[in-house]
Amino acid sequence: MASRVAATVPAASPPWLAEVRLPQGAKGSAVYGQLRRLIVLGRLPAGEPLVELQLAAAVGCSQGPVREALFRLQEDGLVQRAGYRGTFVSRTSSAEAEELVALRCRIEVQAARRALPSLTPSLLEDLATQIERMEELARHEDLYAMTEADRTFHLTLFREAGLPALEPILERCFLLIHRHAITRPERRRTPMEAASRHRSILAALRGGEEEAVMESLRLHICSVIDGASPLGAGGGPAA
Amino acid sequence: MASRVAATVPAASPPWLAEVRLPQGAKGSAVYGQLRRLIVLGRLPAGEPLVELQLAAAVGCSQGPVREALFRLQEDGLVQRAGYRGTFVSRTSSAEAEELVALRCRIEVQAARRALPSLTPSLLEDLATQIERMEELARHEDLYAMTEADRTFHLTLFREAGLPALEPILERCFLLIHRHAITRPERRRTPMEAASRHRSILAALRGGEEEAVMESLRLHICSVIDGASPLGAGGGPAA
DNA sequence: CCGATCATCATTATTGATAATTCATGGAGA
DNA sequence: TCTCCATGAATTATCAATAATGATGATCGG
Repeated sequence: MASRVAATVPAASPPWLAEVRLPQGAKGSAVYGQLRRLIVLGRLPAGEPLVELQLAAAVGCSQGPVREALFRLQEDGLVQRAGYRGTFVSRTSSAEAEELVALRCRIEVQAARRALPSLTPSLLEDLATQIERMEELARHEDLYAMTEADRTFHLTLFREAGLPALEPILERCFLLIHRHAITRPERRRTPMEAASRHRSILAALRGGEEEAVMESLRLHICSVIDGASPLGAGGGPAA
Repeated sequence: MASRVAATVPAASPPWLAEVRLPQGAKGSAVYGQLRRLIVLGRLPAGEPLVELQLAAAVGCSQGPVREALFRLQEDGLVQRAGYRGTFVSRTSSAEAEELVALRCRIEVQAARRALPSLTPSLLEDLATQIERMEELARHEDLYAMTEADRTFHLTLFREAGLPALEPILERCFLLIHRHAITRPERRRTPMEAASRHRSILAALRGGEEEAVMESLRLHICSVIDGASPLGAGGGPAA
């Protein structure tokens, strides 16, 4: 966005200009982001009721944006809305989490294969930068920011495949998997371990060998949840 | 101010606008259903702009429900909303359709495996009834109603698996696949053929053999799209 | 003639107020 | 005591109107 502003304002473009624009008019997305964060982190327990007007008062906006945010959360699978009865934080199950991991694995591995021929050095550099950012966040133990950085990394690679219709599905998988991993941290890996897995993916991408890329992705994705097997037992159309 | 509304509605009303008129009652979901139908059937071509106030005027409700419907359509991947710039019918690609078929296959096959132990005779009868309904619709050549009946059939089976978090993903796959199949009917099977495939699924379910069930599901699902071979050309996580 | 600046317009985003729906509670009657 | 119905509170759903935003084309200075 900054580039387009710079294009339309060729005159001065003072550096402070970017900071002037604050959350004006983005109330809806802000509410959505905050609620999503609280749910993924487990601060809002499953079954918790979310009242539209109550949230609106708390946030300082009207019912409309809150309503919109709750709707998006429902599409994410994080809340359930029941007619005129109310909105509640949804419940999770390990079985679903495992299946979601398998789906995510399938989507990302296929996307990586499609993206492999069109990878550019600049993209690889971009990915490397994101890994560094992730490690930085890992040092600060900012769990939620890490999940976002992780999502960004994987989405950056995924987008190269040119399958935009699958992106919302993948995002959904990210959200629910991360939520499950955070709220049930039975034997989770350390954040730094996760970052190192990304490095091996990047190395495989640099190498350019299809099999190595797919295998590193599989390993990394399945490592998020304990129960998920790397083989994706009995799944796809592949006989 | 009616004059202001009239001023904002372009004089050139698209030909499909008359079809969004709906009976009465629950406006919000009705608008969503109508628009979804028109898009899946291809009456609304890709790239077509959808203006909230224009739709509201055509349907006879306010902007809110229409807005909500457009949001749901975006989550379904049928439209794209761009900031303050407008809403447009999304575009499809065969590559995405093939990948969606693979995903759907994976989800349903896994779900069927989970559901197999808990199948009841009444559920099987229910499925049989739905097949008959589908054949009835096939005789009337009501394509969209058939897609809905097909969805109902598969969802009925899927729900037995007890993986509610995956249901929206599956619905998404249904919608986009059906849309692609209808709007690009290059070498589609006849509706009756599709119904017979369901019969073979039901027979396999009655038999209770896991492999037979999974295989019949695979065949049926992959037959929806031409490009998707049962072998998973460019397909499965299995290399 | 070309590019930057500005006004205009179509459109979405938000607001405040009102209607519709559901659920629980309490009281009347058998 | 138990059942059933009215009633009220709580909540979502809808509406009409206003504000904010980004694109488009006109205007003005080089």
